[in-house]
Amino acid sequence: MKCDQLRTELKKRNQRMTAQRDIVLKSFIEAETDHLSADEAYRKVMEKNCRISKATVYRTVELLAGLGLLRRIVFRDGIIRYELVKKGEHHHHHVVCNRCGSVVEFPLDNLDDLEELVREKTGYTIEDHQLKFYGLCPKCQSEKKTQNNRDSETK
Amino acid sequence: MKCDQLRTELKKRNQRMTAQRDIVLKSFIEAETDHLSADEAYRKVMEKNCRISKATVYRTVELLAGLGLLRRIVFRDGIIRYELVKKGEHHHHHVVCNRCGSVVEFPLDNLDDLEELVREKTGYTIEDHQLKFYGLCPKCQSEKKTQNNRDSETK
DNA sequence: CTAGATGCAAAGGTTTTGCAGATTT
DNA sequence: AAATCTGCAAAACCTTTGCATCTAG
Repeated sequence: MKCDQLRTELKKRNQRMTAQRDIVLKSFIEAETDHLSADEAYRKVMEKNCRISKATVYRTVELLAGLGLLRRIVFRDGIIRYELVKKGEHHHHHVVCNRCGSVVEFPLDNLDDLEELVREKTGYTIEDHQLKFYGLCPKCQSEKKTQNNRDSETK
Repeated sequence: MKCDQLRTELKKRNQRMTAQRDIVLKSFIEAETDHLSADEAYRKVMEKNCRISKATVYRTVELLAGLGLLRRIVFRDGIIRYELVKKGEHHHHHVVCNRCGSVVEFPLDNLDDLEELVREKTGYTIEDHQLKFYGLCPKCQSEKKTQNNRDSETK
């Protein structure tokens, strides 16, 4: 279980397991493929009538990211979101709708050979990479189409 | 010249060429491969003792991005930065140092075939993509090494 | 002349911080 | 008991907005 992993990682650093940390972590487990910002995580926690302060949630998500339990994901809107790091998960990338902001994951082999090429060419040692695709989701494609039709009728 | 392009794009939309817009655009031309946030652009402008209000700079960078003269770039820190769009430029990606935040560009063929694959699998029509590599720049690699050595001597 | 742009200051929204009191180990 | 964590409220940030004034076309 994730909570055990959290407990272990905390112990390594002489940090403590608390009810709040457990609750925040669980909110990401429940969010599944949703990518929550610190603020969204806070709201989710509040909905379950768990009273945690906003400051604690903000502190906790960064803690969890530092421990390797969450991964920071940032799209073009600049909002810092987090997703659960799953052990043994396939590498995946993100496809984002420019209109409604919906996100789907896209599994793809690691671009390891590319990382090696980048290291050779730039001298940077590469720890990881993120690939994002931006476009229109199926729903927004059809909505846009009907809207365009309306527009041309009006003219 | 870029300013002509700006003038043309503005005219198309019945918008006006102003001294402020010229100055902001120039600050990105001078920044070269630096990626400036709106706030950094504002400071750069101030240094040249051009008095433009912050609000105007913020409005202008978004305007320029909308006109296709700047491109939004967002790294993991969530800060929205902008880079100049160069005509006929090779597609490039970004390599970011996790320690000092330095950024270098990495030319690479477009991943167009990948975009097509993503469209087939997800149903999203893809407009563009961004690939970022995160790691350590050469300078930080050596600094980290000497720091580690110091640490082990202390023990 | 007049639609559009700017500057200012105020408002809005998000994230961080200091510190007293509560909790974990 | 001691070190760590939490909650609260204030502070710090960053960005946007409303509106009077100015200006490009």
